[in-house]
Amino acid sequence: MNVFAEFAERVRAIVRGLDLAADLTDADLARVVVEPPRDPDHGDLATNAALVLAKPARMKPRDLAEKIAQGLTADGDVETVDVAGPGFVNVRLKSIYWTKLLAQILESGRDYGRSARGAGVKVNVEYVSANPTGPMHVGHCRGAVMGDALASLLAFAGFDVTREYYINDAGVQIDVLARSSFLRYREALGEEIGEIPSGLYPGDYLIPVGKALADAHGDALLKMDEAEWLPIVRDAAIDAMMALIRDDLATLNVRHDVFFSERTLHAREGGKPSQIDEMLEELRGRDLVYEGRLPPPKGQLPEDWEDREQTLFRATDYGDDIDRPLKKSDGAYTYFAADVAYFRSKYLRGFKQMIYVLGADHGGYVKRLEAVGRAISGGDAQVIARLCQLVKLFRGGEPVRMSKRSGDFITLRDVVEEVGRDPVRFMMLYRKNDAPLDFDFAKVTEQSKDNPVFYVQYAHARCASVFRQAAEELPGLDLSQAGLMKADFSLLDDRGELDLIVKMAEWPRIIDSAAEAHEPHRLAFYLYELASALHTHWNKGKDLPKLRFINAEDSQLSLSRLALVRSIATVLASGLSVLGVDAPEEMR
RNA sequence: GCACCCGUAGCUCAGCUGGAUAGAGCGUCGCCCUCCGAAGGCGAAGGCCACAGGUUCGAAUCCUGUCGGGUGCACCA
Repeated sequence: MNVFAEFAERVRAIVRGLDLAADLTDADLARVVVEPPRDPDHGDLATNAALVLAKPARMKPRDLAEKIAQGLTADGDVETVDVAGPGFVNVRLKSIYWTKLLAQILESGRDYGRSARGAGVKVNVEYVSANPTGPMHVGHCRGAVMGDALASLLAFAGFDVTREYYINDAGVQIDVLARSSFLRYREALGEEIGEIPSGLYPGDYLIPVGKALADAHGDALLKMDEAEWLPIVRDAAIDAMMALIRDDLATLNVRHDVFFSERTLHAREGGKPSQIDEMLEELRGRDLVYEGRLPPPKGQLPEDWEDREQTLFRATDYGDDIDRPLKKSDGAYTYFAADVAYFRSKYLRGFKQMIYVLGADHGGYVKRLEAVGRAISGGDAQVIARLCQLVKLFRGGEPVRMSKRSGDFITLRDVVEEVGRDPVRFMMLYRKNDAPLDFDFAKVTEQSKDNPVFYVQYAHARCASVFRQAAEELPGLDLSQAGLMKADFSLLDDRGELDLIVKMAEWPRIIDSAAEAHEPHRLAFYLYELASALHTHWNKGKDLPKLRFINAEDSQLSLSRLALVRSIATVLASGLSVLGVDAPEEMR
């Protein structure tokens, strides 16, 4: 039901039917694109076919364009065709084609735009993956929303999506968390703990963890050695932090299917090798691991740099800048080793695309991840990393300062509670992920045209309002789905009305291209444009009452226009739902 | 020093994977608002797409170099 894809096929069929001097390959034909023309006055559709095929066909672009134009003229859905510029073929479709499309959109409802492009390919989208040592802070918002929306988008585009969170619960910072919690435990038992020592987490959020430990264990843990209580406290603390994080994410409507624990990669249950052990053995078997020395880093040399023999993965064989250590100086596995094993786990679970939504500060990590992907899967699975740039916070134009030292950083929850979930989500997506983003607390809650969140949601509410109005003014009309389907769509002959349908025709195309580029922001921009088109048409009705959706003298015309309004509302709601943003019925 | 990302209107940003006269919002200027929802509407001005080369029918988009901004750079997470 992608109009552009459909006509691209028709154009290819026309070209195949031409008696050309030279044969065209499928690769040539694949370059044929049908898209909306830059200037709507040029028509509804434009194709570059003559331009891309001129050379392989050994023809002049304009001559080939003329032949293609002739073929298109014979198409029953085509109103006019003309050749323009260097050889573009512009097509204007009959309005009946568009009104038929409207009927299809109406019938598909929320499934309109859903695509089979993904063909059920298994995709793993990993996002957030914040350390479980405290609540989410505002810096996590963007990655969380981006990952969540990207996952929804890919699912809508026909991929088999798993949303995953990697819990970094194996490092030393987890022991710090455990010791910090133990302190709070002693506090809960009545001990005066005074100032939290530096090196431990000072946040109040560990107080309940201490209380829970006291409730569960009494003073039993006090009598143990650290080696004994540490695992107990650690498990409790991690569970508590993950519960906290899940709650935080829930306020943003962000969810995951799988929470994958790094510790499970290290675990050697019953004396069996761990998943990292297995990974290392596999890589050794393929001669991808060696003992060797690394050149010292260029530029400023770290103070504690020591030249020593290390266990290294041949990352340079797969495009990385340097071979990467798998073991630390104390013999334990590096974080990177766990990451290799983690990728391997994803691969063994059958995923073909591993998407990593990361903060921009992890940019240096991408090459080694891609190297891991190629090495482990042999090219069978693909690493796709998307980096999210920094978010700068403003309040009424003034930058919001955050002092990390005092620990009073702004949490994700703070932001959501202040401005609401929808503005946070929409604004995080109303920017390309690799562009920095300014987030102004005052602007995103403003109820005006200047605020894109409001503008798009208002468009949906306005549609709903029209229906409320219609029910009052034309009580006899059947406004149900079935009733609207019976409307005479051919009554929609105003150019503005057709333009709205043409705009909706782009939706499936936007879904496919956004999914392919892994760029959910394209949906946000499209929704803004669709909202804008609706508002514009609405405003014409102010000057020209005959264009208004509801016309008390002509219930049949009203019905067909209401069908148009309903389908616009549906596309808006559908798009917003992929982005995880509500589509309100009213905004009074 | 090296790697990655970015550089588009006064400001904040799009630009559909190489197409036509480069778009939107804000700001500025002009006109309009007793009318289905004016928490507005219509219009105008505003550009060497950082710079210099290259690739080709055609480049903001791809390649090389320069300049400017951001991020990262053994073992840590």
